[in-house]
Amino acid sequence: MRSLPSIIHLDMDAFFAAVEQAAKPSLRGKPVIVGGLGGRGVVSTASYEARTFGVHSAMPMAQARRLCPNAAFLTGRFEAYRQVSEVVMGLLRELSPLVQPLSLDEAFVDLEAGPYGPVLAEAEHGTGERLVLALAEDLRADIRQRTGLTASVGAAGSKLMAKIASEQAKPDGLVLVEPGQERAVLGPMPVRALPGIGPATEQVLRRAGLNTVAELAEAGEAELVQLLGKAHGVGVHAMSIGLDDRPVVADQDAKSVSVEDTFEVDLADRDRVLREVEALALRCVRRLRGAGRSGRTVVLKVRRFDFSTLTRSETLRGPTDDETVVVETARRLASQVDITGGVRLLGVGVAQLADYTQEDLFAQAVREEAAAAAEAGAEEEPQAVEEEAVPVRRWLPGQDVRHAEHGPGWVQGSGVGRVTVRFETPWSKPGRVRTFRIDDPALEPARPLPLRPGWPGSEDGDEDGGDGSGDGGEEG
DNA sequence: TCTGGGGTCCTAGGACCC
DNA sequence: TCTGGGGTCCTAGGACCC
Repeated sequence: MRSLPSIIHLDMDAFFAAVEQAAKPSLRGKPVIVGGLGGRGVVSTASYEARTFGVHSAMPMAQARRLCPNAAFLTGRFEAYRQVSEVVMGLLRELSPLVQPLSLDEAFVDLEAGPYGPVLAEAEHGTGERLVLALAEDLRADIRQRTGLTASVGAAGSKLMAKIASEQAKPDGLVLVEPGQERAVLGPMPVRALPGIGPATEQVLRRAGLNTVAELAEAGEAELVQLLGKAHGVGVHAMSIGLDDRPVVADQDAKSVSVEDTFEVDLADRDRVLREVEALALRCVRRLRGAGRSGRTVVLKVRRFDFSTLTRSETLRGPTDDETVVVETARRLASQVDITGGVRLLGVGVAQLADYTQEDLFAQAVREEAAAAAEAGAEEEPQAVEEEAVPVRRWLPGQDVRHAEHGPGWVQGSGVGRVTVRFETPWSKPGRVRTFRIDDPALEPARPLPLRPGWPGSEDGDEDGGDGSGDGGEEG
């Protein structure tokens, strides 16, 4: 804990939905809901306009449609969110090299480790606070100028309080908690305000008569450990009295990589389950290798028809990034689970990651075995050729497209052999809608456009002059 | 039309070793 | 030869976060 509020927490407002509104002029000021659009999807982010209808993150999409039927329902465009995130994180790194991203839209910054650190350290009482406030307001203005999006910032002497402050600042605000005021700020808050206290812990505490943070502080560490277990109890008690020494730590390497899919209809058939597991394992390995990592533990995840979830894992003798090894391990694990009643989700992950792959003799052995088995199998009847899923082009609402004649746009909807596209760009006026046959060869999927000309990440390939005529009116 | 996808951390029991 | 104790690894599950 510090005597200066030199830790800031930045949180973009309704991030995914805000990016969609920035990219799609026709949606500005209107309710926008981003998430899974299938029958089993949930809301990822709702714009503030949609939140007034009661829509919020993690809500089943079906319920969101009932609450707010006139919203725009869009699939996530993570490449676009990543682009914006890089611009924002770049601005944070101008304040300090010590930036700890928590997700695409959230990060801690330690100002003491940056160029303003020495000035802050020297500052008289009061001027340090004023400098932090000025830096934070400049940051928010820069973000708005460079992205058109709003961000909320909390500043405090600890990560805990900075995070709480940014939450209070939402939307589009700035809150600074003066060192010394931690307990006064936290005391009246409901226990749920503390990060790490979710629905289950809240219930435990409520049954013990503890509803506010002040009551947690009063209860004392021993009682909280009794209720919540050692680690959680100690942590919650420390938070309740505003104590938090955790340092801001720059980007850490991922500890696991995983891929999972929920199916529109539960899978009942073992062969189908095994095929899906194989496909997931291949996707998982692709991501693993893309990150230049290898892993030693393969994890299979199964969610059954009744939402009960189980995991099965196997640890190999050494780390691997070999697709055959991961596929065979995952299939073996899957062949051992009871799928009676059906499976709604399958997942494959790799954990215990290492940076390198040792010469993988184990993988070699598995490959040889698989090859031998395949050869043996070939003697018998030829495998039924799987009806190779003719890649039916799926047009998902929100998706970026480009039409040979009409230029860039996005899918507004599709059905009965038709797809509706709105032709507009981040810097255009609200655009017009046109409808095409879903197999119209003039229409193709496209990469997301940058929200502003000249962004990084949008420079690859020929951009065929897509800088959009300038005029860059900057306000959002 | 109930409940995504990608993560992190903690707990607890059993195996195994010294 | 009537029973310790600690450390580490593996596995499974659960809470929580965005």
